[in-house]
Amino acid sequence: MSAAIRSPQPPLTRSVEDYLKSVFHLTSQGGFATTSDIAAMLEVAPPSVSGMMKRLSETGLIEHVPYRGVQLTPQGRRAALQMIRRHRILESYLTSKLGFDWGDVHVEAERLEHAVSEKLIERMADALGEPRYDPHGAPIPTAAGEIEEAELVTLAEADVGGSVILQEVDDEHPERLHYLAEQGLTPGVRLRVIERQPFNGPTIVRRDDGTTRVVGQELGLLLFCRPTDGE
Amino acid sequence: MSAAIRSPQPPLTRSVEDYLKSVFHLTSQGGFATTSDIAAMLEVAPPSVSGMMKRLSETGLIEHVPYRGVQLTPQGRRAALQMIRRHRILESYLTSKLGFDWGDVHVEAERLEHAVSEKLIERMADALGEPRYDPHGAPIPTAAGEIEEAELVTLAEADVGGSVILQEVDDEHPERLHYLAEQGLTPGVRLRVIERQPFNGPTIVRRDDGTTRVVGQELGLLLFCRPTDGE
DNA sequence: TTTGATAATTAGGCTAGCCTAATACCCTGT
DNA sequence: ACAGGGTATTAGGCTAGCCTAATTATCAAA
Ligand SMILES: [Mn+2]
Ligand SMILES: [Mn+2]
Ligand SMILES: [Mn+2]
Ligand SMILES: [Mn+2]
Repeated sequence: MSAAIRSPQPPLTRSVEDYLKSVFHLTSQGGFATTSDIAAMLEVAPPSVSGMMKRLSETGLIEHVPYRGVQLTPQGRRAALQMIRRHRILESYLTSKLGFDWGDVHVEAERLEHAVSEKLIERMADALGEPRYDPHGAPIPTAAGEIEEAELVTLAEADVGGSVILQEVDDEHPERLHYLAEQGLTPGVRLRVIERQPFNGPTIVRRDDGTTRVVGQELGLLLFCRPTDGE
Repeated sequence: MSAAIRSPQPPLTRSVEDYLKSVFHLTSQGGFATTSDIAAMLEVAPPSVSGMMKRLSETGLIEHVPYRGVQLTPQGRRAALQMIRRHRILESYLTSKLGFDWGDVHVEAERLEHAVSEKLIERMADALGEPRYDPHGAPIPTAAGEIEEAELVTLAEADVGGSVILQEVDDEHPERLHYLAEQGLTPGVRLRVIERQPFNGPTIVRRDDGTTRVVGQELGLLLFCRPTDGE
C-alpha cells in the first residue's frame, strides 16, 4: 500500500476551473478538445492554451496528446462537473430567488462559480428543492457528480414534418434570450417543424397554440430539441 | 473612426480590493495606516505591502507618505466603502436567507465580495429590506457610500458601574462567535458592568434578565459597546 | 511524393502579487 | 549628537497567466 495520502491539493484557480469546463463541453460528444477550440471558447490566444494544457496534464487533470488535443481525466471530469453544478445552481437561484432575468444570469454565474463554497451551493440547491435543470434547460449535475446525458438535435437541423420538444437553449447571449422569451421559445415547449427554407434559411415551426414562429438558422442552432417520434 | 475611448479604470483586482478595505479599517480613527499593520491584517510580508502601496498611489487610490503610512484618497474611500457594503450585505443575506450561522459568514463573504455584481448586491439588499446593520452589528454603508460612524468602547475598557449596549462584535472568529451566541452576548443586548479584575482580568457583566457573564479580556476587546449614561 | 495550408507548439516577454535578504530611514535613549 | 532597534523600502526572484512572433507538426491536394 502506498502511503501516498490523497494530496492536499492546492485549490484550483479561476483560470484552471474555466479551462476544465471548456474541455468538458468540447468533449461531451466524445473525442478530443483541440487547442484552437479551447482558445476560441475562452477568448485567449492558442499559445496560452498550449501552456495551460501542459500544466494541467502535469497535475493530472487532463490527458494531452500533442498535436491532437486533450481529454479530461476522471479527476478533471469530477472538477469540471462540480463547476458546472455550481454554475447551474447559481443561475437557477438568481432566477428563482432574486428575480434575475434568464438572459443575465450566465455572466453573473460565470464569476460567482469560482467564489462560492460547496456549502453555499448546497444551501441554494436545498432552497430551490434540488432542481434538475437550470433556467436554460441544461441538466444540473448531482452533488455526487452525475449528469444526465441526452441526444439532442438543434432546431436548425430537426426533421421537417416532425415534432420536437425544445429542451435546452444556449445561455450565453442575453439579447437572444430576451428575444426567445418574447417569442415563447422556452424549454419545455412543443414544436412542430413545418418547413425549412433552403440555403441555410429559417425553420418555420408551429407551437401547440397554433401560432407559428420563423426561426433563422443562427438562432435555430442554439435551440436544442428532443424529437418526439409520434405525430 | 472615433477617438478610442479607454475605459477610465480597469476593474480592481481581488488583492487591491482587500488592501483598500484594510486601509479603511486601519484609518477609521484617523491617522495613517502603517505598512506593518496592513501586512499583519492581510497576512502578507511587509515588502508586499510597500510594493502594493506604490501601485495604489500611482493609480490614485491612496496617498502614501514614505516611512509614515498611507491614507485613502476620496476615490479609494469610495471603493473601500463599496466593498464593505458588499461584504456586509452578503453576510446579512447568507444569515437571513440561507440559514448560515453568524460565525461562518465572514469567510464566505470575504471571497464573494470580489465576485458579486452591483446588481446582485442591490437585489439582496432589497430582498432583506435594506438592512442597516450586518449580523455582527456593523453598520452597512449605503449604496451612495455613506456609513454611520459611532464612538464605541470595548467591553474590556468600559467603565465599571456603568451600563452599555453591546453594539458590534468582531466577525472574524467563528468559534468565538459561537461562544458569544451561547452566552447571549449578541448585538443589542444591554449590560451593566459590575466589576473588572485587575491585571487585564475579566470583566463581569449583568444582563437585563439578571444573569451574569464573566468575559475575559481577550473576548472583551472584541465586544464594542455604546455607553448609556443613565444608571 | 512533394508541397502548402493549417494547427500546434516553442521562444521570449510582460504584469500582478507574492516572497526573502539586504539596505535605508526614523526615533528614542543616552 | 549619536547609536541601536525597529520599521520601511529596495533589490532580486518566483509563479500564474496572458501575449506575439517564430518554428514545427500534420494532413490533404497536387
Ligand atoms: Mn450559463
Ligand atoms: Mn467562470
Ligand atoms: Mn465580515
Ligand atoms: Mn475579500
